[in-house]
Amino acid sequence: MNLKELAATLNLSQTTVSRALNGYPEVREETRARVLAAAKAANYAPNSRARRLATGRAMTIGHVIPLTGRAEMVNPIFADFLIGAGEVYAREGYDLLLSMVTDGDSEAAFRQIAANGSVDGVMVQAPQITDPRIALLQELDLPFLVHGRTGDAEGYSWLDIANIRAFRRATEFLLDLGHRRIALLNGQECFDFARRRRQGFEDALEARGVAPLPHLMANDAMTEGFGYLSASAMLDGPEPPTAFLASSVIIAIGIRRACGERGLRMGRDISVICHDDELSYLNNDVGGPAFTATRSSIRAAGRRCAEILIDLIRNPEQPPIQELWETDLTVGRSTGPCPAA
Amino acid sequence: MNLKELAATLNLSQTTVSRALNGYPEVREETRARVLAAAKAANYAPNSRARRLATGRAMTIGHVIPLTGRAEMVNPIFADFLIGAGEVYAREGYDLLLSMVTDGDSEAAFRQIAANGSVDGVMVQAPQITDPRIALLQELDLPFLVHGRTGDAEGYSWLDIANIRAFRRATEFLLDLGHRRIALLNGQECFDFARRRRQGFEDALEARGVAPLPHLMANDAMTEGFGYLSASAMLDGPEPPTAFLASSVIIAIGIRRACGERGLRMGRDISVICHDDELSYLNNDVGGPAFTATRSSIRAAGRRCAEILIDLIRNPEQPPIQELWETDLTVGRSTGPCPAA
DNA sequence: CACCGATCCCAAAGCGCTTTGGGTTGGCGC
DNA sequence: GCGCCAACCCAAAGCGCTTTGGGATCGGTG
Repeated sequence: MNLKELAATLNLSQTTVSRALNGYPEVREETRARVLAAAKAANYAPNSRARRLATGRAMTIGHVIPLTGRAEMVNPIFADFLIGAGEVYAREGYDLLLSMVTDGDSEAAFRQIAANGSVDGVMVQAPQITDPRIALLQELDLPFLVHGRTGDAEGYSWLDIANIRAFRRATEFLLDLGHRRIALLNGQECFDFARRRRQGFEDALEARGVAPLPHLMANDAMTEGFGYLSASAMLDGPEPPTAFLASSVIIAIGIRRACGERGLRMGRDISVICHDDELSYLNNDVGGPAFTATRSSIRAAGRRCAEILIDLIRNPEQPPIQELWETDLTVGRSTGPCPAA
Repeated sequence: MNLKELAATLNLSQTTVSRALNGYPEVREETRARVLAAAKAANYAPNSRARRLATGRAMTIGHVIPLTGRAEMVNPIFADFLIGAGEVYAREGYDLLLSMVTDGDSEAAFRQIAANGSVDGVMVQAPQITDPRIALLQELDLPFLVHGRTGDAEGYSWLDIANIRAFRRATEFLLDLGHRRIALLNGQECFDFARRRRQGFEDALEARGVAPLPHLMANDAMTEGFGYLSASAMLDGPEPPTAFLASSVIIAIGIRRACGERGLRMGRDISVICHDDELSYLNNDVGGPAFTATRSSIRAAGRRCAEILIDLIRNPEQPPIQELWETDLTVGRSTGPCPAA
């Protein structure tokens, strides 16, 4: 069933039927009702391909996920982000186009997307310190929103959390408990967020005159295995840490495993703080907060990012929108005073 | 830049340019080369909206993710599945359209998708015991592939793992170690896979004349919190289990936490087996397999599912394709002989 | 009564591509 | 020289929708 046929059965023109369906005022309410009823009865829905061609709008937003060779670090994070964003897209009538591109083909992918007009805008996640995507998208004149930020963070729209403050605060929390040998298990430092987190960590140490210990700092894809191996090595090595600061709950779970194997009780023998993205399947609050954590809902971020991006698409001429979210600090059972040496 | 303009600069007709670009034989190789060069120089890519309308193919595959109110149980799983499928789609020139629908709107969503022709086929994940989606998609005559299966599993295409055998095998493994009080922490039993897993578990017990203990069986969304809470309650209750069988690594991580808090060492005081989907960020092999586990790569499943679905779309008249994958059993450090009572 | 502005509706022109159904050329066999 | 087949190329007709630019109709006004 297409518009033409539907119009024929109604003895109306395509124009009128189209207008009736799309809520234009030039059609009598009685006629509109008749059209809507017929459309529903015939199970008619306008062909989206035709509509997109005619309107010039794709009504689609692209999420381009770079698959970095060895580990898809965004993986656990991006699922919840996607769900949040997807809720908003659905509500606003946008489709979500997901592209996986192997790292390096990223530029070609964006050019392709821009040239063939399959999306109205794109979401950029996990920007790296020097990230060519932003300049490229500006050049291509494609609306985009960055989750995170990088460079001077000016001239484009982004939503980010206050990583530096979050990690400074977390570090101070540990310092206040008397910890001095604090380990940082961070995400890969090619990413802007990881750099900021380290900076927050180092700022706090420096403010208290505590020297950061290179052998207690590691960064890599935020997997459970990374947390486990790094924590194991540090705990078994010389000058083991009395506390850990981790960039993700997943890393913290690896740390917990390493501690468990060594008979160390979290919150007593060893302290752990992590950043909690509030992943749905790793809820930190069940049974009272397990980890002391800085937290910010990644799903809420996804929702808000989607809203902003849609706004950007609808009003292309507005100035950049930038939002910085503060994190909460939840005190859980994983931290305690530094045991006397 | 569009086809018309490109054709004009080349002094060729749109027809010829289109054919040259799409690899049709009616055009001289020299001409084709000239066209390709010009297209590249002008950074031309055919407008996908127009192409889709003209060809009648959407070149898009839909993944419809139901958001069940309280917990998006597929969440941790579906991300890796998506990545696997996405790789194949990208390779084959298909786009991936992701729809989040709140449970219950599912039927309307499928009807909409079918009527407006935005996808050529859909992927169905996590089928429930009685799942209306399959009959609906058959009625709508939309190609689809089910990851998992349900009902009589006939008349439609699916790819599934041998859940019954996997869980029977895992249970036997524990029985062979002398365990008799084995707990099952399963996914929600509205899902077919969870029912099959329980059946495998019960089959193994029955074959050895061991009665299943209702107070040692629980099922819910497969979160860390569920694993933690259930395991805690069982361990603190009467007749505590000596071993756990869990439907997901994530549940097992919760069990590990509960054990850790109680000073129970996995593999010695308590045994844990789980099913491992080989989630990228929860690699069980780092530092030697932590959990004894039945395993099957969810990402590989995503890849294969995508291949099958594309095959189904390209050859609609073929008989259903059905694949059953066996799982591996990896012995890790989380299991050991049942401690003497 | 002529005129005018609302109100309701329509025919037809795109949107940018693919594809049908030829047309033109040149070379070859007879 | 004629006919015929390849090899190349083209004009134009869609694909199914939106949107432009009017054309009727009708009640109210001066």
